[in-house]
Amino acid sequence: MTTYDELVARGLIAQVTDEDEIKKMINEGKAVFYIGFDPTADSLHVGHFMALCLMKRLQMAGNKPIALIGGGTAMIGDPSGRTDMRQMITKETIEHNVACFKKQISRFIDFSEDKALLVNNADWLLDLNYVELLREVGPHFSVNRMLNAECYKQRMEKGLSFLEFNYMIMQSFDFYTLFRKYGCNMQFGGDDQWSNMLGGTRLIHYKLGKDAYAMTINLLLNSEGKKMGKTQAGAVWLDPEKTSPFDFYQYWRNVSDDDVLNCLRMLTFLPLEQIDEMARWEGSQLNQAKEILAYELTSLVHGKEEAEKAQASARALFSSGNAAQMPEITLTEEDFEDGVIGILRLLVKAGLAPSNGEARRNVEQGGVSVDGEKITDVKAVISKSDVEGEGIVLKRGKKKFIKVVLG
RNA sequence: GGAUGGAUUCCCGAGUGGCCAAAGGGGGCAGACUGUAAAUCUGUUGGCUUCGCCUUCGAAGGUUCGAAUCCUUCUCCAUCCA
Repeated sequence: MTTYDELVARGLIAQVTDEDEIKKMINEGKAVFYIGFDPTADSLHVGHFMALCLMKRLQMAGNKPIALIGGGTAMIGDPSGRTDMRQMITKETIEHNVACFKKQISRFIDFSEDKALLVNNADWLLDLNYVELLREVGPHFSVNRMLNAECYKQRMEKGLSFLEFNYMIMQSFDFYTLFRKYGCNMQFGGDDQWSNMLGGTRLIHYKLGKDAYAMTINLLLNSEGKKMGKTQAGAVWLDPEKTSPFDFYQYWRNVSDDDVLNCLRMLTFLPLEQIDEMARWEGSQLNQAKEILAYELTSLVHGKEEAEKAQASARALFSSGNAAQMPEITLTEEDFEDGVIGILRLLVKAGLAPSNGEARRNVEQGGVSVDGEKITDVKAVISKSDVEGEGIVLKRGKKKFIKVVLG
């Protein structure tokens, strides 16, 4: 199976500008392509991960990837796929984020021996001269056409600022710059980037009379059509400090039946035959597929060791309700009053409940237990001697556990 | 710059002087059922030292015994005109 066919079979490809040409180039390993990542947070998330996987797949096929960090475009803010304006980020924050992104990207992509490039568009965007830029690229952008682009259309009702309106031009300018500097002739990205990417190919065509190509990958959506990789608490981050390997594992362990196979195809490097095999599994057997998915992804992102740890704790936790590897909280002397701590306070302290009231509700509704014993009284207390030694396992709901020990 | 409409809790959205911590829906959380899934059903959903108290309806002032609701100024947004 060719590289391109595999991408299709995995359901990754959404739109392409010239299928025959793109197919030929990436199958022969001749493409120089770029994918942009705007540093709007201090860690990459699952959406980025998909793009990185694509990058890796293509790199393995001999193509040359350019990872572009949008230190310049993050100053503008991409309006695509948003219903409201992004909050402006300060320069300092962006710089910090750029550093974080660089670190994480280097873990996935091999940059040795010129096999890949890492660039930052702040290097050329920040020094642009307004009037010069307008004269250089302005004539090639039709406002009418831009306003018709899907990404702006969505914003016509809620309002679109001139700042954001220019995002497409910046991204197009990136492609144009990379084309000239590095012979980069393809751009890949999420499907919401389609119009921005087309802007670039068009600009290259007008300015240089050359052909450049664009391809988008499907966004990772669940069966309800919502973007995956988000929880109530926010995004699922790749940074272990922001989303622990255990939580990361659990996120994938808990995807719904309808989404497992899709995730396996789109996010893992498991052979397609093996995944097709799992497609025949039914009912509770699918649980195994989820375990495989969770393990594979945790392993890719955090390494084999962490993946095994996460898997072991999850198994132990859900079968026996106890595990060595489990999030832990250490209490100190000051946390106790007369040698005891109230259950509500403990829940908040342990981060299992955001507020006292929430903790109270959880107890009242029978969702809290200590070492397997349901707590029914909101005035219940835990004494210091209970916590000493092995510590206790505090549980809220079905899936939130934490071990409480004495420091 | 002008005219008009608008800003309500996590989101959408009702409320136009006391019965308002604020209808309804979505989402979230907990419980039941299950397979750590989905669907369904039940409860719950501002904070706290919880029979009570405190803070919240864009911001700041004011009227009033009493304001999300009335008045003044300001900020922001949308639509139409320039």
